[in-house]
Amino acid sequence: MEIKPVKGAHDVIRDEASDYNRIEEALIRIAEVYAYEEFRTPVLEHTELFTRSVGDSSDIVRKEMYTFLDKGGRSLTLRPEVTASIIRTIVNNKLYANQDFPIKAYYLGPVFRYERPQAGRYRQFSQFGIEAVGLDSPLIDVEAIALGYNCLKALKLEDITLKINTLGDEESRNNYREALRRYFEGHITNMCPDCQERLKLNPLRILDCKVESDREIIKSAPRIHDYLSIASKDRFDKTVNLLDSLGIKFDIDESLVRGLDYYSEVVFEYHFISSSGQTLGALGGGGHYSELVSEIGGPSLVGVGLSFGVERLVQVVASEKSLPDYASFVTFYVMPVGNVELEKVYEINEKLRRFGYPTEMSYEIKPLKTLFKKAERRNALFAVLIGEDEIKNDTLTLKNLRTQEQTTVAMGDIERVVDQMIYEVLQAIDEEEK
RNA sequence: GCGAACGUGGUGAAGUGGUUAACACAUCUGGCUGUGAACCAGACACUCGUGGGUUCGAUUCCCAUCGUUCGCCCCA
Repeated sequence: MEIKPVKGAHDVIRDEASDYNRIEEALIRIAEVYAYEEFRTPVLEHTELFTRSVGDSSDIVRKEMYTFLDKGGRSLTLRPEVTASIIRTIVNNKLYANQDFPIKAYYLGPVFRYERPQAGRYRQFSQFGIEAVGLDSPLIDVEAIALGYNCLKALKLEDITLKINTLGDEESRNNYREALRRYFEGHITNMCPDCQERLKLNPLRILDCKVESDREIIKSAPRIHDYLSIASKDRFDKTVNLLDSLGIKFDIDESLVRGLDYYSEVVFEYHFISSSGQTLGALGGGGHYSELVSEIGGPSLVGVGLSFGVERLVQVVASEKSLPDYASFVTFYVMPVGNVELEKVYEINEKLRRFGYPTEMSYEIKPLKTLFKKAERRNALFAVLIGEDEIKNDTLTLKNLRTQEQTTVAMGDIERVVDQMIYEVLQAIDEEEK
């Protein structure tokens, strides 16, 4: 029986792997432009980290975590998100000790959620994200939003909708939650079973419900904006105004609540409207949190975070063709010709590689017809033909596969000649692309 | 967790209750012993996802199961 990948996991190979690389590099570059530093944390964490941070009432904790007991009887979980791990590291390493805020971290790596796979949804997927911890200011909230915005810009994605909302501070939310509870209690018997459950656990989640008949009821529910404290209202106004003056377009969406319990104040999501109409859900999202650091055992510090789903970005970039195609290539394809000694050919191949040029050779003697096909498949710039004559005369025959020009070069001159030739070829390719 | 569609070579994809399962692309071999993208001739399905049932006979019909894809929920 053939062994297949685990459901919801996926292999990324060849050209797709280079797509991932390019996109990840672009994201990292933006994070570094904003002066964030990379944090790498383990994929495995104590389950408690997530029950305490992401929250018992969230779907993620309730039904989507890969949780198991290790041989020592500890309950461990494959991380379903990485914010909690970043905060844990900050707390464990007391990075807050020197009071130099904000602490800025970016991360990139796999996360795991046990869900039904579908378009743009995997059980193991990659998240790229940032956290800025310790500075309580709308400036840093806006920075996170702007950073995400510029990530999408860097990937040349147009048609992005930025949705933002505020959940207010604890006081606002408590008042609002109570108001919602009072309102929905009158309607709950007419609502879907999920909402009945949500009312008990976290009435804010009801706002996110997509059931048609429930939406009618939700329409006239109390609004967060009527329950905001002065401070929260002021903070949100500042956030919105700053976004405006930065020229970042957004829609205020009062139904945006997000599925992780730790958020407060501003929350946001980036949505992409594809030309083909396919929806992938949010490409990324994030928000501000005020209790998370102390819940994980640190001092009372606030933070703001943002994360993107790398698979979704790759998928959107591919379907929109927003980045130019990139084909991998080798500079040289080395061909043993006639009855040459393969060992001699390999020595030359090795030498070319030591010069630092991507080089592949045919490790067997094959008809030239076949070898040229292989060279073409690898997008080789030059064929390097090595037969008995070349070995005897200590030369190489180089064929430019684009122009068909062929020259014989003395081994001693190789490095110099080849540098020049490669330069010319790359110039020519550039020209063509324009 | 709920709902739908689909599972035939490396890939794309026809097809049928009956003995050789189309076609195309890719690959390999030769025509062509050191110069290829063309052409010609060959090669390539010991389980038609897996298990069971109906039948004289099943890749085809039925059931189950697994898997893939898509939708709901939720999110990235």
